[in-house]
Amino acid sequence: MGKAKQPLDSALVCGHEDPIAVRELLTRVGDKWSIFLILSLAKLGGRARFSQLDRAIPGISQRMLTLTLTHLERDGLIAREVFAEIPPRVEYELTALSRSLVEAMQGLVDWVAQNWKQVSAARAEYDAR
Amino acid sequence: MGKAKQPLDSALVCGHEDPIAVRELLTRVGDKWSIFLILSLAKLGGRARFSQLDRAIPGISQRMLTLTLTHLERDGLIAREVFAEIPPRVEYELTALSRSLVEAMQGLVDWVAQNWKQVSAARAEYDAR
DNA sequence: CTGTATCCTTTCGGATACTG
DNA sequence: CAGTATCCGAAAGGATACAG
Repeated sequence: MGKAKQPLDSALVCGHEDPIAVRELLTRVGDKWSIFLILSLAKLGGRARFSQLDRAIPGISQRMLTLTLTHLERDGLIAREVFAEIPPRVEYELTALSRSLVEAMQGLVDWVAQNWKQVSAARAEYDAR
Repeated sequence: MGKAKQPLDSALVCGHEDPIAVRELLTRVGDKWSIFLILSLAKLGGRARFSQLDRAIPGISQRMLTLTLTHLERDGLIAREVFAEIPPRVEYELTALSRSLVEAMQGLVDWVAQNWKQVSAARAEYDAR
């Protein structure tokens, strides 16, 4: 094979392969609503319905919830299942692909949770000058 | 104090402490230009000048480079040093705070680098229906 | 070289009202 | 319950010209 597994060079993202596709996907997986959605779903056991997600993600509008779900489904990150009941029930589930993404997203969120106060302080100091 | 170190619960982000500040910071550190900037800087040894960064980040406009640098400096994630020379020289450096962020950002970028083709395929299939 | 300033188009995203 | 449709203001961001 000649080439072992990718060294995970960030140059792969910053200039090779398909910079535009990669950049666009990064805006998707770096988006706050996508992150909260995926992580909330993970926290809810990997599967939940619309209203559960709505309640689990503070501040999200119905519109953004719907839109984000649609995008993530299109990207293969969420599977959607509709039950023919009244009242309607729809369940969303993480896919194998998104399960592999959870850890990376969690890493970013953890950093924010640990460091946002420091950043706030830095901003206050900057603004004071 | 009385309070030991935070358990890193993602609920901390999704609903407690200061949801708005946390959400806003997440959009900052999840932003593609912030990510490329921090990671490029890391790849360049943690310190680089304006033009180097411009070249290292394909597709970024001068405006976005300047803006992102300003934001990151304000957030305490980048230190800026100006040299009184002609022609002007300005160097940017990662801070202790941003160095702790590199790994988390890299995790997200690595995921994208590894999985973007799968996502592309999922999109194609979705659009075909 | 390292920016700033301005213009202008595109996209984001909340509010609200309506539907099967 | 789980959406869709529409409106509209706000923000993102490229292009371009200019400046210290």
